[in-house]
Amino acid sequence: MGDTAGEIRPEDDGKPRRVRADAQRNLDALLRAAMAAFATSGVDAPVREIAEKAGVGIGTVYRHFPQRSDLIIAVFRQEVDACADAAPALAAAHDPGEALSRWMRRYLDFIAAKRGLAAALHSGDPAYEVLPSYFQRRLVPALQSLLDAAAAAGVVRAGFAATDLLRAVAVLAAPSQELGPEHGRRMVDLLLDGLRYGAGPSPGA
Amino acid sequence: MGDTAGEIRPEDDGKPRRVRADAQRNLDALLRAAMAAFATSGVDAPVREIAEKAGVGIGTVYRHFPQRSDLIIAVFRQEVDACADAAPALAAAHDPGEALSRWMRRYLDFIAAKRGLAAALHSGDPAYEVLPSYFQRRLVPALQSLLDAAAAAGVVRAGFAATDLLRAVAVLAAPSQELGPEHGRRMVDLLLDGLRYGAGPSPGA
DNA sequence: CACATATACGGAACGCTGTTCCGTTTTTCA
DNA sequence: TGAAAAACGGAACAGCGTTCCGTATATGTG
Repeated sequence: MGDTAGEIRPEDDGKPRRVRADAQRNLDALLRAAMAAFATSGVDAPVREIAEKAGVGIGTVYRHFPQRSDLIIAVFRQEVDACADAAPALAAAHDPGEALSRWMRRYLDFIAAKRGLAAALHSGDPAYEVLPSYFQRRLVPALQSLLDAAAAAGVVRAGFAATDLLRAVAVLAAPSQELGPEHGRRMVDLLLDGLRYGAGPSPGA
Repeated sequence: MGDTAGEIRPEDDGKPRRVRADAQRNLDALLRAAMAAFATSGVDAPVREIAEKAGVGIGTVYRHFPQRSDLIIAVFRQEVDACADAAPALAAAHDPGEALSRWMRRYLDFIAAKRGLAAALHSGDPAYEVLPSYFQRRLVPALQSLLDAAAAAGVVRAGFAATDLLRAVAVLAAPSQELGPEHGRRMVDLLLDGLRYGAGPSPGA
């Protein structure tokens, strides 16, 4: 689903050559290695370390990602996509209320994991300016669909904006670093209970 | 007032020699140069650049500030002190209501200027862990005294915690980067109007 | 006043970054 | 099968924070 930088197929024109197989393979390996490195050592993980993990030279890294920030952005987008794509999957596997609360926890984990990136985000580097809009564009519709389904099922109040909920969880997740991982979960549950408060028991009536 | 790293006088013991005059002079020059450099180029300003601005060798910088973060911290504390010390000065020069609103704007400017540092603060580097507590220790009493005086004069509701107000302004100042400097000022004024809402017109009656 | 020494200074040098460059290798397509 | 296009690898460069140590200087004393 998401337009991750990982998939490049010749939908551009008919004439030019196909993307070389080794190039695609290295790109995938790089994204995997970078994701692992960022999870382990944070976003400050050296490019050389990532290249080595991927079994690739430094030059190859910079061929695919001209700047270090491009690699960070690519990994970020990939994980945003994974989080967004979890919404329809959960909606198909559970009832609307359960799908909503499961996705909220999934989102909370994502936010907690990306804590280190938040610092880079607010560093003023213009390279990261594209991230917030991508974040919104992918995650707002994902949550909104769950929210609407839950409202239609009558387990949640209608008319609540996904944007506000996303922002609230992101803000509430910040102190959960110092206060333990329990705190964030409690706050999310509290928010969901708040949504349930004004809900009517049956949709059609 | 504040225990800035800039003043070192032999209150420790009686025996050892006095602090050398050139050492003190260089320390002052370094703090001034660092403050200017951070204001111009942000907290990422190179140590060498600061040393040059101060007319000093790199070795001298590291003699006074073993780590780059120590220099940042020293400047930060100095500016926190300046902001805190503005409270009694404003209280002496204006009536309680005016003193309070003037200090809030002073504090807003401080927060807006230290935006770049905020990123470093949340980077997880343990060197900066001491800063928030210093921030609280100096600024909370400063604001609380203004708040109490204004409440006693009846221009502001009583019983509002300085901590909450400080945090609120800090959070509200963040979007004011993108929304223009007007935004932060409007939000601060709004907060102050909120404080005025429940106030009684005269203190003794 | 001159001297001895604790103290501070300066900047070359080290190791680590991100990034560039280009000779070499590999893949693709005719 | 063979040329040309594409991608690879890693040495090399510039800039960073930090360390180290020979040199200069301020301080208290004989």
